[in-house]
Amino acid sequence: MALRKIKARDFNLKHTLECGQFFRYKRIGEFYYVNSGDKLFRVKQNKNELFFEGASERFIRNFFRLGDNYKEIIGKINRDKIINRAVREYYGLRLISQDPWECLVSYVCSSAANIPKIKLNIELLARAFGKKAKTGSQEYHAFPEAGSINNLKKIAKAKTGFRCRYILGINRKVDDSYLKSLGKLPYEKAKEELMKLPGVGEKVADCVLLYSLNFMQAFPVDVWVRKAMRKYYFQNRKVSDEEIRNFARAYFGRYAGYAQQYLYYHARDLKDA
DNA sequence: AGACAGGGGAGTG
DNA sequence: CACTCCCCTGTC
Repeated sequence: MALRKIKARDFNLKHTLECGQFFRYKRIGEFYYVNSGDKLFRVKQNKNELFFEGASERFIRNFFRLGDNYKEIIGKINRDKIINRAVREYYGLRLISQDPWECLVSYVCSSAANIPKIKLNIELLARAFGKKAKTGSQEYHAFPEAGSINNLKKIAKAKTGFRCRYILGINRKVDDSYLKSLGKLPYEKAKEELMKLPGVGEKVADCVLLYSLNFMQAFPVDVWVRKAMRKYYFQNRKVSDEEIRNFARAYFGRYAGYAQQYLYYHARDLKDA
């Protein structure tokens, strides 16, 4: 296997992987090792060039959404100084196009959890249910296929806690083609469908829609986004998540989800500083 | 409204 | 150092 190279303009690998939207990656030296579905690839960036191996060029372009017109998207969401500052700070951050099933399970694990814990859950689920695989000398576990996460005890052993019942439930109710078919529905309808699933509320549904089903108007409101939105757009007034979502979609438009990612990353950064 | 569950951090001895 | 306590995090 050989390292391949593609041009990636208006793209920042570090921000894209580390902004909190995606969990299954590890940085080793100059490379990021990325698991998605049954794949493991590694990738590094040098200026406008992306070097990768372990996945096809087509996969990489789709995964990192390199086909999106970045300047147009940023132009649409760049409504004020707040966003402008975040966009300049994290220029090149793109949404990732994740596998819908893996994304759904990951975000069901995310409720009442933090990022390290979500990563742990996903890794343990992959070890318990995923097929063993290898790229080059690297051994790993593929993310388990839909339908295969089918044993409550083993799900609980992955330290999923009270979410184990939810995971078993979605595993029974959902498959790849069903999830992909949601992508053809209108946003509101697709969200309504997802929220019928156990462990899927407003926030998780919006994450799945945004990160894996191409609904870039979805605006997931978690504690960080709530904090940032109240501070910057509601004079610190107490507002409901519903009010925040409605405002955001009207204000940022059809790429509101991009604005959400910048605000989230910015708010997290402030906390760590 | 309060339980859920595990990581992490602050505080204590 | 070992320990306890509390906070964090969405869904039901």
